[in-house]
Amino acid sequence: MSTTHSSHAESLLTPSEVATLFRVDPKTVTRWAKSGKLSSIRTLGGHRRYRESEVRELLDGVPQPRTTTQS
Amino acid sequence: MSTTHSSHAESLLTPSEVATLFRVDPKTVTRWAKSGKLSSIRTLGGHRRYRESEVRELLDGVPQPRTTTQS
DNA sequence: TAGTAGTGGGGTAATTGGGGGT
DNA sequence: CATGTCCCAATTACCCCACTAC
Repeated sequence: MSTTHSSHAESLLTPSEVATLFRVDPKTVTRWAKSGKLSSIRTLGGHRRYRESEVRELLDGVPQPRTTTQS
Repeated sequence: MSTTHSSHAESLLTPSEVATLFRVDPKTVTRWAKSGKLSSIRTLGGHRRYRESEVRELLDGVPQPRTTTQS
């Protein structure tokens, strides 16, 4: 049952990881989240976690491929 | 590790399971339980188990309005 | 009974959040 | 308007060892 549900069993990235991928400061990633440009999930402590799939889409500019390489 | 007990409908998650979902360290989940941010059930040996339903609620929280397919 | 992995407890360094200024 | 940096407070991550779970 492939479910197109919300957030479950999904790979999450830390602010620093996202910042590294985009080559920006972690604070910048935080601003993106505040601005609503990037969706985020908060830990119970208030820290943010970002969806790897969403980040990769933004980096690649296209929806996440299935089998990578080749098409 | 997680063996599906066929009995009750209530499924419990181990600290590492919850930690994986939130992308945090298992110790962090323990702190959440100590702080009362997350209810926990103790095994007879003192280890904690967490309710999957509660974890899912916390993970979803209030789903952020997604931009859907709109530009 | 033994062995491996996970967990609890404590303590310390690194990361993050928030506001403010460049 | 967007990004990087400094401040401080809170949260989180990694270190140890002893005990539980399977």
